[in-house]
Amino acid sequence: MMRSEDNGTKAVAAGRTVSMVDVARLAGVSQQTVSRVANNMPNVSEKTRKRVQEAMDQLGFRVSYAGRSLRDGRYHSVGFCVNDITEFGNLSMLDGITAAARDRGYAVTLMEISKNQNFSLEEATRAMSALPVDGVIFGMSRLAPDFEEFTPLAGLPSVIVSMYAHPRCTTVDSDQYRCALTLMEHLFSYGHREIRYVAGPEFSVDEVFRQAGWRDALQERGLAVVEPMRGDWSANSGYEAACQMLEHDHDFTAVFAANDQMANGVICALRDHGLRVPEDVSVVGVDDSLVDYVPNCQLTTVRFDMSERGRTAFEHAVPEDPANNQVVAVRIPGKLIERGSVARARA
Amino acid sequence: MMRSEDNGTKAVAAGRTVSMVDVARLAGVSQQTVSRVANNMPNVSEKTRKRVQEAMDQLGFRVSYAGRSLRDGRYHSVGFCVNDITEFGNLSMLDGITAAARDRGYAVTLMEISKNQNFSLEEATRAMSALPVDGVIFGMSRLAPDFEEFTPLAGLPSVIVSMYAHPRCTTVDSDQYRCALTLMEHLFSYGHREIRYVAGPEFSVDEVFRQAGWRDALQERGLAVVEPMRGDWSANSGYEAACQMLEHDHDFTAVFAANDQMANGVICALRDHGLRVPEDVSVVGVDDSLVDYVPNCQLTTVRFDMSERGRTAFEHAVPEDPANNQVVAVRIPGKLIERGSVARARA
DNA sequence: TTGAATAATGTTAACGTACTCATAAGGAAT
DNA sequence: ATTCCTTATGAGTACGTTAACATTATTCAA
Repeated sequence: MMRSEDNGTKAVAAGRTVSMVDVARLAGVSQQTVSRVANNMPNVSEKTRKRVQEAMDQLGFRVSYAGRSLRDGRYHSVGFCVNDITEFGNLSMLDGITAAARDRGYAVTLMEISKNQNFSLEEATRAMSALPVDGVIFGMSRLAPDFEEFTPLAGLPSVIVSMYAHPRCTTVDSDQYRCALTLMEHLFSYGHREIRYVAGPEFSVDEVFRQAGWRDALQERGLAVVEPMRGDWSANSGYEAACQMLEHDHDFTAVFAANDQMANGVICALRDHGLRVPEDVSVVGVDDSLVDYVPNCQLTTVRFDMSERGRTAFEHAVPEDPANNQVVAVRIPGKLIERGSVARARA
Repeated sequence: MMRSEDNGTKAVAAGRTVSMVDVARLAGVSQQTVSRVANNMPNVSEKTRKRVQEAMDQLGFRVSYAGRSLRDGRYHSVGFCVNDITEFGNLSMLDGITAAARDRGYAVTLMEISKNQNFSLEEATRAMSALPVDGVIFGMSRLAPDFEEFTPLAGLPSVIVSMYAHPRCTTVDSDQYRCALTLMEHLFSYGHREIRYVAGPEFSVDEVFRQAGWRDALQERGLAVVEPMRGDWSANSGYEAACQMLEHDHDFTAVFAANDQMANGVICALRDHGLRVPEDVSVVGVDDSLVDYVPNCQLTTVRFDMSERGRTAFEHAVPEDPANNQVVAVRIPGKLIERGSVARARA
């Protein structure tokens, strides 16, 4: 099929998109004037504006993202790089990022790399830098092997979602350590001294910091630290962990599960063993993820404002305020949600 | 700060990115040769390749997405447009899309528009067409007001996630209607005749089709259709619905909840009213979303292969096989997951 | 030693946009 | 009428890339 150049009113040949030059030819103006109309610039007469608008509609013109980006060096999009987008943390993060992006007229470019495996930040950076993004957020539920050596690419503002601070890169995270301390304080205030922990999977950074909070709180008070059972975040694994625990340990008055799903499993296991919650044993979790799934949810937990976490990460990855260009470590505190799963410790 | 042009080894001025020309100057080759190295083309001597590579590393070069896209007219990215990314359907969809995208070396460009409100497809198309995407998937949990009139933009392959077929646009969805029929068949086979439905929110298209399946199945057999209670997808709303139902209706032997979360609420409500599940009342749901949240999950449900749905949508939005350019309506069947919440109907 | 074939490298053009600057047209003030 | 300003429009350019084509260097056989 030949391109028809003879007549401006003819449709443009297949395979090429409609450019401003095509519109200009049809409207009988310069390409620059089309640009002005497309961007709602002033200094275009009404008559001309209308004519150009009609030509645009007739040809189905839309500005080329590539052309515009090449011209002004920015993409108006933020990158989000994750192992696995279905993980609770990444997902809730995504929600906040997209909300912040929408408010600023940005899109979100998402990339999932190497599911079920750690990724190196270097590899991730290389992949992301080939994408149309002005800044990047790395959502890392696992610790990157090259975390310490990593240096962000010049010209590509980067934010790592991580509890570990980084000397050369801004980090943002919900405060996984402090949330554990908060829960422990809460349990202490109800007289609990024998508090067990049900751990999440080893590879998870969140798990590491939640456990550290539990451990430090006990040790600071000189209380017994019983090595925890480990689950995989699922309710079933929490159930199993509690059952195993009960085989040889009946001294505890409270259980701190590393997330709500496992906490729910713990509660069910305790009840199946004839123990009442909270009268006999108190249980707490983290995330506040149960309410939509379990009716009349009674679990005391910590909720993180995910929207805020996403917004914060966004604002540092694509700073509007130049002050946000500096390397900082932002830790966003969670909020204790008191429900009915904590009572005074039995004597 | 002035740009320093005098010496190829000097770093490039701030504000400009490092281009192939910069690399070429430093390596003492043509810009085209840099391009060849960057793209791993053959016909470059080892010596040259190495020299160019070093220059690239030294300057921190990375190919410009804008330049490349402008040049070859494609973005290698697929757009995903949703009301609210946190909705179960959109989320599970996203998982499949990102997986498919990764396999083909594509990124996913996500855009959330007008949370909590219907969006018109025209508006959505306009927004998406300004983004770096080769094709678009519209994830619509609500029906667009201009669904019928809509015509996809030429040159922007579009896929709507919808149970309603469209004359000019490919639609892909899990078969929400058939899943209901499947569940009803299952209940019928266990001797159930009085089957109630707990509905999801009115605005949801999924709800409409699931309810239609329930209704048609009953009517086809001439069985009683008791107008359903309506929930909002949450477990609590399912609990409430079941409680209200039990105030004036004790004739049913089975409850079909529009999703698993509500089904869980229904089960709890029944038990709180002294009814056994499944001995007295059978309960089924849809989505298979409970397993991670509830230990020892016994709910019989229908599971959709979300990954497949995402893959299918992706393949039609960014067709590799030209045969997929045609307008089709793909409905992906769910799979019955039999657990312990269905038993023979009591006499 | 020449010629032909092959490999390596360079040159040019085009993709679509928006900035800068130049020009033209229209009024208003002198 | 001339000057000066304002407003509308156009011309030229640069952004970074790759395909197509053109050129030069190298190898090998006759």
